[in-house]
Amino acid sequence: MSDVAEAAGVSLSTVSYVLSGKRTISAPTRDRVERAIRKLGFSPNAGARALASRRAQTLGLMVPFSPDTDFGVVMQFVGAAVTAARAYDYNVLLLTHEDGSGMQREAASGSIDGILMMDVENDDPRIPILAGLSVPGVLIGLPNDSQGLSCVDFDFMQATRTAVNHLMSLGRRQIAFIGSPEQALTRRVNYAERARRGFTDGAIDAGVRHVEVACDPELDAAEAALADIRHALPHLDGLVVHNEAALPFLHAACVRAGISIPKQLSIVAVCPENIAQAAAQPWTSVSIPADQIGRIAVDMLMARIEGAPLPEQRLIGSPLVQRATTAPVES
Amino acid sequence: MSDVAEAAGVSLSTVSYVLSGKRTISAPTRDRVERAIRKLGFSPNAGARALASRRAQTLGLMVPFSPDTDFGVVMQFVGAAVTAARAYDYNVLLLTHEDGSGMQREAASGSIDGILMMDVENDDPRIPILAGLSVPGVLIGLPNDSQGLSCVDFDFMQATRTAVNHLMSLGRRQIAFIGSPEQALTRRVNYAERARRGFTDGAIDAGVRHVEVACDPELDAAEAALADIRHALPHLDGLVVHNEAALPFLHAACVRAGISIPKQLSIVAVCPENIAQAAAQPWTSVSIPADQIGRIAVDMLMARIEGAPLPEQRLIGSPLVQRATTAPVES
DNA sequence: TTGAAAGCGCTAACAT
DNA sequence: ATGTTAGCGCTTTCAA
Repeated sequence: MSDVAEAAGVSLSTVSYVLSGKRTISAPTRDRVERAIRKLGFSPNAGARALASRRAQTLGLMVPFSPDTDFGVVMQFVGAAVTAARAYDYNVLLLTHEDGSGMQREAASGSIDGILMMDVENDDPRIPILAGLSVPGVLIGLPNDSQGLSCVDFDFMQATRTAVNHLMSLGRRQIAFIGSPEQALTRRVNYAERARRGFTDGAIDAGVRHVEVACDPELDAAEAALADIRHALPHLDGLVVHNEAALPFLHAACVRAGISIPKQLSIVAVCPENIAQAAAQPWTSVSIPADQIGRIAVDMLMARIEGAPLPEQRLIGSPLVQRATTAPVES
Repeated sequence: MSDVAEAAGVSLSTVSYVLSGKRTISAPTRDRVERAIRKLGFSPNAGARALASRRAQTLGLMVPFSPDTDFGVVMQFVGAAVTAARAYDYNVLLLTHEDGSGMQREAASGSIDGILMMDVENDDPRIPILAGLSVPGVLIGLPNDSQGLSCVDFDFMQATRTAVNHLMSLGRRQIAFIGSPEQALTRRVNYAERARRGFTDGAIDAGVRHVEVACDPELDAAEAALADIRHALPHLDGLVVHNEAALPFLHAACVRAGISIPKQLSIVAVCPENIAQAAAQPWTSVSIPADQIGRIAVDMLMARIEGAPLPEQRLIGSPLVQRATTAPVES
């Protein structure tokens, strides 16, 4: 940095202030400094900066590795978080989910200035650990008790409710909900339940016949689920599916059963955007806006790092996008 | 650190040497220091250490975000890399695939001591950039010209060859290969081709009739592929599938066509372990040992960071695991 | 086997 | 609007 200062004919601190923007610098001076920086190919040393400023310019990101996580969605979050962090000139350090001691160590050593925790469970053991840390944290997911915590999550209730409303507006009157397999429902995570509740509440409010079932991601399971539903609802004409993995099998099951989509049966999926789009018959869907959620999580975390004491819970909604699997009832 | 030194009645440098192990310390001294460290809850400052030692104790990891990547496998690599790095007391910083400037900046600022590049393409534009950096890099994947580079990859040829040998040992004599969809084949990545070649070479060496096709991940496509193959090979009795996404549809297609697995048709999948295991009829498979590859990549990178000048290419093989989809021909 | 002390390359308070 | 300078908390050479 002193080379740059010399080349630009200014003091060391001026270079520093040009870099940080924490002081107003006259245009010509800034110009000479920036020119010198480029000419010398100068790049500030991260360690020195961290030492002097007590800021690592780095966020810790806890990613889940459990076998039943949807890594496609996880990676979308990760990408969004990295991009958003970069906009603040921050880097992202990987922390593994299981490892509560990891975040403690990195926070204590000053390697990270804040923590983003994905895949938060109802009673997540990491939450008390996080609370004891010297750095702020933002949760992606909604624990049971979110008192005083900063949380962001997808609004699953809104999603399935929106799906129901869409089916209603198309004239559908016997609708069913196909949710995650039991495995996921019995997990310590509450979004599956929130999704189901949005559907049920919506159906009750609309005063239509409805039923809810679970489904494993296999052709046989899909056919069985479909049969069950049609047994309960002989005139089934609408379906909301919150089960990404079962989607293709469900479609195949309908085709095999001679059910025409969207005419006879209209289906709304709650699933990642790319999956909805990639299908041979693209799904009308409400998609998790992972990008947006990741960006908001980083924004919240940055605000807390800058000192804002804003614990808050934010549920992010998403619009329904009509594609090929829904259509109005034909008279 | 000086607090620790005082509490232990030693000098500051002794504490440092206890921490780094770069000097022999007498047992009682070490003991007092370690006790003091624990009592004071001391944790060394990463920035200061990086500044003084010119080591960030951090690896950069470039993860791919293209829509056609298998994020499950990616996450396995990521997890293995983080775990392996931790064994060296190293952290992992996320770099996005697209961003060649990212690795330049992080390397120049001393934020990372080495780079792990996933999903390397035939003529990857990042390779020349990496070569110009001040830090070493290890590629996961095999570019066209790997001269002077450190690379690790799964041995796809060995995998499909092993699959063929297994089918041969079971008495199968008309075998087919189902590979990735065209989309992936036309990509700038060569593993799909290596997988196909392993199959073809193996079949030729064994002197049996064989055919190779591609397949999209849909039921219709799977049924079409199966029909094509049976047209060419009327007595088809063995299948090697290197197409994870199409696997469930292929199985459904066989069932619908009245083909019994494994008796009439034995199938070997080249796919991630968890997918092979999770199927209702678990696949006999050769699996990408993502854990092992990730670990080896980190080992190689650490060796180069420590100064070893060992550019080398390593292909990691994997054993075939027999499950429910292969069995001997019945006389 | 241990200690003393000179940096590592920045930031930010204090000057001017 | 810019300059001076005292650290930030370690590592490592040089000495003992």
